[in-house]
Amino acid sequence: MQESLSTEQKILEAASQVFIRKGYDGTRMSDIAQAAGINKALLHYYFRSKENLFEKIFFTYSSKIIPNLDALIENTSMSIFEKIEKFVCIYIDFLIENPNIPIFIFSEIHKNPAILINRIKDPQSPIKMPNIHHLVWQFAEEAAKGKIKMINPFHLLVNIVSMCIFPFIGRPMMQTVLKMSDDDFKGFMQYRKQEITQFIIDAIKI
Amino acid sequence: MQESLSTEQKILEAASQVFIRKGYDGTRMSDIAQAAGINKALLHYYFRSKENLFEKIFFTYSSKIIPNLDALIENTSMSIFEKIEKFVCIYIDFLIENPNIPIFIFSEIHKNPAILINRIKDPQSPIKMPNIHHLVWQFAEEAAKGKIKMINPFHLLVNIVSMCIFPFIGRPMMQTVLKMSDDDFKGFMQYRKQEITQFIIDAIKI
DNA sequence: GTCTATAGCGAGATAGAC
DNA sequence: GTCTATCTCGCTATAGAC
Repeated sequence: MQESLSTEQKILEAASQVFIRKGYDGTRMSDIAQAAGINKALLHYYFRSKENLFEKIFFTYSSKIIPNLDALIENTSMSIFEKIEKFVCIYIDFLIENPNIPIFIFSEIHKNPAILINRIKDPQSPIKMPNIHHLVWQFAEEAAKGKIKMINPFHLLVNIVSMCIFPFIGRPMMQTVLKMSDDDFKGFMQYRKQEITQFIIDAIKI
Repeated sequence: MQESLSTEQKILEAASQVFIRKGYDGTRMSDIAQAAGINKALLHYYFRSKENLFEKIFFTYSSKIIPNLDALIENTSMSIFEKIEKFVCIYIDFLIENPNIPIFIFSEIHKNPAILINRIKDPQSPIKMPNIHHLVWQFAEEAAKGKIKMINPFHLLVNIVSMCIFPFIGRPMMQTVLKMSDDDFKGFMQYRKQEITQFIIDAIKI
């Protein structure tokens, strides 16, 4: 924690770490205060309540779990294969840097789905669906041209996202059972970028 | 809750529902008591503490997340393609009946990895790895025969498991964003069994 | 075995000095 | 803005009657 950060920034930084690690229910305001190097009263001075502070953190990270890929998706000069390769690479690199965000976000949504419903109605919702129609359209077009197999585009999307995210959800179990260090896991995921890309291409090419 | 169940069974049934829905930290003993139709004191009479009751539930369900597939894996009369098809079918059918177990188990392990470490050292550990060596050997053999592509067997396993489990982790988000009912989601996963099987076969066949 | 009543503690939130 | 002290409530756990 750098001394130069504003108190508000120190709190947000500390709260992110603790909430992501322990979840909303498992987090104590005193843990956050300690991690930020201040005391409990100051948390309430800046953020009024635990719930309010949590929402700030949750909405920051829930917007990151669906990264902004509009530029990639709408690019007209890349083939479908290049787009898939780029997507896998960008997304896994992001998750290697932020490995605990997926389990945190999905777990909180599971415990309290309303937190999502409220925000989707909100016009300022940070949960933006990327321009899927454009992608679906491109899949259909390339299939019509005979360049890829006819495949349900939505299942294909779910397949790609699943293979990228799930290893991070199951990471603690995998590392424990297979005695992998954190560096082992990083290496596994680095290598996996090529592995997945090849797997998907083999699955859809004619 | 049937009147004919023993009190202990009623408690375990109620505790499963509440713990899986709310997690350890989010669960109150009074919620469980109410769901079981009894009062708090009786919970402690039967299970002594919240932690003790939780461990019973956790270890029951953590053993189910890696289903017993030894018979399938060790079957010598089935091709690799048939085994994959069977595996996907059995596993997704199980998850359709128990859609919230994965997020519950992975979330609790994330918050407290020690709960796993302690049990793996335990010889009576319910977390049994299936006989992966046999499967890896079969992959290598079929690849050598030229029946499937040379592919890293461990990544292939992770791919298969990811595509089966992840939709259940992301289910609340997917259902909310795409306005899917519970029945819509079930139908989606039923159809997905064939979709995934075909995808994997296309990816690995020569 | 099952209940009511309550002990005891921990956590979120606030008051008020500096 | 930042701190110490404290209020208040809710939760786990136990005591003890039936």
